[in-house]
Amino acid sequence: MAEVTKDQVAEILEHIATMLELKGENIFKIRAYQNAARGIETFSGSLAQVVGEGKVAEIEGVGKNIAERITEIVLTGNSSYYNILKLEFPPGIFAMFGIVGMGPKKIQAVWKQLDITTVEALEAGCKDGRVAGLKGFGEKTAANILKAMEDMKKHAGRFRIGDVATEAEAMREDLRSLPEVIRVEACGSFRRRRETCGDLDFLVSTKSPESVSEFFVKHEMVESIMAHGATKSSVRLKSGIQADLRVVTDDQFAFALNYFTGSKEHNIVMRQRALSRGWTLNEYRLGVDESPKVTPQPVPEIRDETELYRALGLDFIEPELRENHGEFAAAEAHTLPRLVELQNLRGCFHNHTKESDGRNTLREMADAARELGMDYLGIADHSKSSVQARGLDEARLLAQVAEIRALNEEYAGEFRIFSGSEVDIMKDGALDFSDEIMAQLDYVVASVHSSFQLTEAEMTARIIRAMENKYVTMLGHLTGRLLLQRDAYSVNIGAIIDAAAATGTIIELNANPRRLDMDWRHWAAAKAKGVKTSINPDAHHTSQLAYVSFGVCAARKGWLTRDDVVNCLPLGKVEAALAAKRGASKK
DNA sequence: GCCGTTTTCGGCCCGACTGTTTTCAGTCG
Repeated sequence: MAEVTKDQVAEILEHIATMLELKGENIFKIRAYQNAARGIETFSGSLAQVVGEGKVAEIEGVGKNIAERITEIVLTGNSSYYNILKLEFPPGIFAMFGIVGMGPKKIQAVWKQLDITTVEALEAGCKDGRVAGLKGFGEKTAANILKAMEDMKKHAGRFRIGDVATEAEAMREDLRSLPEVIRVEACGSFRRRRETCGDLDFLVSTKSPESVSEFFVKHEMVESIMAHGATKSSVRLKSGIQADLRVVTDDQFAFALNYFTGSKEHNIVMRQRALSRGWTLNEYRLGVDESPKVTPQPVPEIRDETELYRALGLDFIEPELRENHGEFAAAEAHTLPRLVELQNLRGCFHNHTKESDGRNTLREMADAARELGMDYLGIADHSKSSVQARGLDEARLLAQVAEIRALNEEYAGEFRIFSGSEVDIMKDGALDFSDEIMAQLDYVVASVHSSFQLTEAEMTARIIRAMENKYVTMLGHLTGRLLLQRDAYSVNIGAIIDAAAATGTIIELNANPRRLDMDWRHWAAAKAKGVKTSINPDAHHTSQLAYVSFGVCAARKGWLTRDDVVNCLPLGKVEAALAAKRGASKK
């Protein structure tokens, strides 16, 4: 039996909470299951181990009862409580939660009173007037449900950060340009630089809330207005993403900025820290708790986030780290890392040219890199097995190496192209080029482009075998995921990280916003084992070299510093990082 | 259902908007 992951356990607990909501259970019992799910998600140890030691209840938010449920899930892969609970509900009912405006109470109403148990039946019920006739519903509610269903079909799910960043930054700058606006920021998951965003949250401080809200809902990027109040408005932008605007006074801005940046999990800890000092924290202020459990200290004056964190005994926490993944302990101990920044990058590897499936020539790519201020550029076109990408065979590869040498002569040391290849990892872990060929390159990126359906054990062994080759400098897009499109293939990431540490192989952070692979959640573990990364744009066009900025965001979310990133090294030093594995290996 | 430097009982984050009401429930973030 495959090992049950934390995410799977958390998902079952969340689903139990949802069902308890539908049953109209005690809200705090529901919250207990949700808290336990969060506790499992952020728990850093091994579930199998705590189950074995009978210490499940030591996980935050997990008590005696839920510990029993978790133990059963981990041991059997199943929960009898969950299974019995599920029998009480028609299976189609849960999809209704995806409709904006439909919560547990409304779903229960249409189910119990109209026997509506699917999204399709709900649509029919809205159209024939039955839904509007229910107590607490009305014509407007029925129409809104129909509209929300349409939106759901049209804009299912989330948006990649790369697809909304331009729009978010344009709106932020347009708001900033208003004379009545004092401070402005795009908050939420966008400010935390998550790989995908469900919506955009704009925050503004001003003395004229109405005029700013008016400007926002009438902006040319707005497709439709969903809500429009004095301090809170919601719109659908033309790209399809929902955008919210909150308007506050300037003395509220720091609190609102913190609150709306989140994450929710981060905010909960912030509030708890305030309470433990006899204060309450909300999106508007830090105030004295009405019924404090400790003797309250005087409330300090706070103008920005740095002062807010300081008041709560913390160093400033960068937005990317606000996921309750250990940032509080580090901020308290003054051990937060100085995160890598875009301007630390001196070049990048893993880029394509027209020779394989890129759009530009070697020279055009090099010129574009120089314009971005890079000191070097690594080329890694596909190898011969990637026929679909016009992969290079040995002869074409060696011709490219010669062309790169000639170009480097021209640059006379002021800029350098490194010759590499994105070599396919074959099904059995063999490489698409021989050692003799790879030895003539400056570096090799090894990637999986085929046979995605292997079992986790087979895929892991395949990749590790490739990493054991001393010419494999770095591993390309580790999991093969395409965000919102294709899931990662099965691979034991922990084992790959261990192998990277053992063999001295760099793990790429593929910065293409469709990939962002390896995922930011794994970098802390890799860093702890001394594994280095290279932030690579996987550019197929000169314009895509700028993707490195998304990679830097992911690296920052993974707590990485410039020392963890080989392409922060300047020319003269980066060569040694590329050659280290070849030199160290006796093979 | 979880949790506890006064607690093993009595709390658990809470404010804005919408629609259906005529003072509030439901939903969302």
